[in-house]
Amino acid sequence: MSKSTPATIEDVARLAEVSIATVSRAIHTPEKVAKETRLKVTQAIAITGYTTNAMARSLRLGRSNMILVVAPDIGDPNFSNILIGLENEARAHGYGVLIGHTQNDPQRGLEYLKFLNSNQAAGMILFTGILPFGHQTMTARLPPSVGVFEPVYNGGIPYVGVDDAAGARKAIDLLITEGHRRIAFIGESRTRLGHARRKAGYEDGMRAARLELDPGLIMPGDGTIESGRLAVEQLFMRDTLPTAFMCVNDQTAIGVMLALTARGYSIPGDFSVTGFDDVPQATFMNPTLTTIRQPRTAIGKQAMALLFKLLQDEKPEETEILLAPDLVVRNSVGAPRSLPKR
Amino acid sequence: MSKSTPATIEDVARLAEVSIATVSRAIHTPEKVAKETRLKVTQAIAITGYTTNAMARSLRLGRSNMILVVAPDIGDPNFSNILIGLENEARAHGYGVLIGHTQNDPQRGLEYLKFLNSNQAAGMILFTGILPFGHQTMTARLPPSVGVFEPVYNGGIPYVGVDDAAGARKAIDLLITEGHRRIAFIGESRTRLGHARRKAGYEDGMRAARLELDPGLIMPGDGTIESGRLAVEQLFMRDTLPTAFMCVNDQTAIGVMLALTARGYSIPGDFSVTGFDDVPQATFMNPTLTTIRQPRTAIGKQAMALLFKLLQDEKPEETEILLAPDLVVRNSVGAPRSLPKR
DNA sequence: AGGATTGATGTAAAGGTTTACATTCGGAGT
DNA sequence: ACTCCGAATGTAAACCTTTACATCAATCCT
Repeated sequence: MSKSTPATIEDVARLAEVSIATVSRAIHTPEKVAKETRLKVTQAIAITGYTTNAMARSLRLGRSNMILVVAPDIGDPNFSNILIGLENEARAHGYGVLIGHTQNDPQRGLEYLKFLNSNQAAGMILFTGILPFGHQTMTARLPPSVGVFEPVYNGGIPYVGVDDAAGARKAIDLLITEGHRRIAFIGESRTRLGHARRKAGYEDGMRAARLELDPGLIMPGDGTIESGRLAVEQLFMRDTLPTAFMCVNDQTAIGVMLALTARGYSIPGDFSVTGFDDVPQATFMNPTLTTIRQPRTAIGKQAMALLFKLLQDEKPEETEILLAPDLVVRNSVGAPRSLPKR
Repeated sequence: MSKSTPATIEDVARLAEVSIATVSRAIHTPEKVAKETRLKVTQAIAITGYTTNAMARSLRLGRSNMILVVAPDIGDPNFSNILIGLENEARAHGYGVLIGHTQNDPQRGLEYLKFLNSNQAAGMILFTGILPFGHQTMTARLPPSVGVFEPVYNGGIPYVGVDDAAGARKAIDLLITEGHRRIAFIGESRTRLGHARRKAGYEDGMRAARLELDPGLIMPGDGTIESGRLAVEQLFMRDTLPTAFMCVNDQTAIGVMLALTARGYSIPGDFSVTGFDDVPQATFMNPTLTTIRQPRTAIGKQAMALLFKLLQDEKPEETEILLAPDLVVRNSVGAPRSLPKR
């Protein structure tokens, strides 16, 4: 009667007075076993407290029932909500979700590659724009995978995310409607595809309004608060200032707002600011941040759904699914004032 | 030559012209195989690209090399840094970390319990004050487990975290030194053990300074921004206001600051505010938040180290490891002013 | 009534690994 | 020269499950 060893299928079979095959069938294909037998098995399972050994099952089946979600930074404010969408959808298919945290370290990434290669996950979701496997990326044999939140730069992996260009366009159109003419774009990036698309939306909007695209108003950045701050400092060393800052994401916008506030300017009185993503913090800024909302839970849900299609060998019809973003108007945008003196 | 099926230990053995036992030994106990044989095996592994099938290994060994980290909310700003400490330490022991996200849903928790019972994880770290398994908690057979960040309410599980009482004492002492006499405590909780300890530190500090403990200045709360806001609203419906708000955590403090700012008060001119945790956002508030820093990475590291002790059957000498917190002085605390009129 | 069909169950192999035990071989000790 | 020992390697069982195939009984059809 010792409970030290978990019950196996054999214990259940003995108790129910059937073979282990019948037990397995009673669990996975109940319609193939007689009703009364099924009942006996069910009771025996309840009594023994049996749970099937996932290791043995996966070994036999050659695939696991886990999906690996790889993220460079768990702390990304966008991550948790996307994860919820991913989890719910996975659960609906009887799969569980594991999270791999690479900390942007290729070494770390390689460990997860090993994890995948040892069959411990059936598929992968990439919450990152780059395959995190360093130089082994090209040769890596990957399971079915889907990129999420940011298009995957290397690897030709299907992607589910927001329509970055369309979202950016909404932001720039708002600023132009408010009367702004000199609008800076903060956070240009060559490597982050999603950010590049946001910049393209900005340029489209400017062109559509026949506004001059001043390269001096396009500042590079990596999407961190610090980069937003830095961009403001650099812009203020020039003569020609913008009246509005369109930022590649909310983090950058927060950095911009902090820098402007630190210099004593008022928002939106002196300058207008927009973000992108609508992270929770956007609500707590002063003023609250006008931004573009990502349908995060929906993105997660659709990405996982796509992954399950791939797992069933269906070739996906489209390689990119773009969801529509919403403009969230708060208090960081107003009409421009004549340029403040430095 | 098809690469469709991953190489097994048998492929390696064939290529190296040895038995599979020797291959296994060359990998796990290299000192037991002759140098030249070892070399042949190493080369064969490189050629075949062999990685050991973790399923089969875990099945044979009866335990996995994964640790499950259960968190109710991945988005908690404290989580990611603790996780880094956990991961680094686990890695040093050759273990990987998986994250289970319960979303505070007992149903979800039960799934992870199943995951554990099917041997898919060797141990568990609980980033939560409550065993997340609903009513099955009492009967659950758990693997070696360690609570982290917040003492585990039910279950008698060892715990690694900050010395909450000592930290709270540092905050209250600072406020008293600045001259405050009427100090509110925001975020009283009966269920969250860590928060209860912080309140105990507050009370100790007040008593030590022979200050009156006014029950009217102790406000309940669940540690969310909203609860901080609410507490301020309720306090302002009374006649007697405090000159300082000592908050149970940073989130609460942020809520308090937002509410005070919204009412037009200045911090720390009209009121002083302290937090606890030192989340990243504390730096971005206006004014920046004076708070107690948690040594998060260290907590993670020590918790995982303790778990490995448990895994090796060593009974832990202490059931609680408390780390020393630091006071971080920023700009939300100043000397009290005579009570503002309402 | 006899053969075919169906439904329910059992038998046994396979999946990849680790490891106790067996085997082999060369050399040391007497 | 014989025994004994240790080092290096091989053989085979075990971990737990799923499932193709075999078996068996009962029912159906003509």
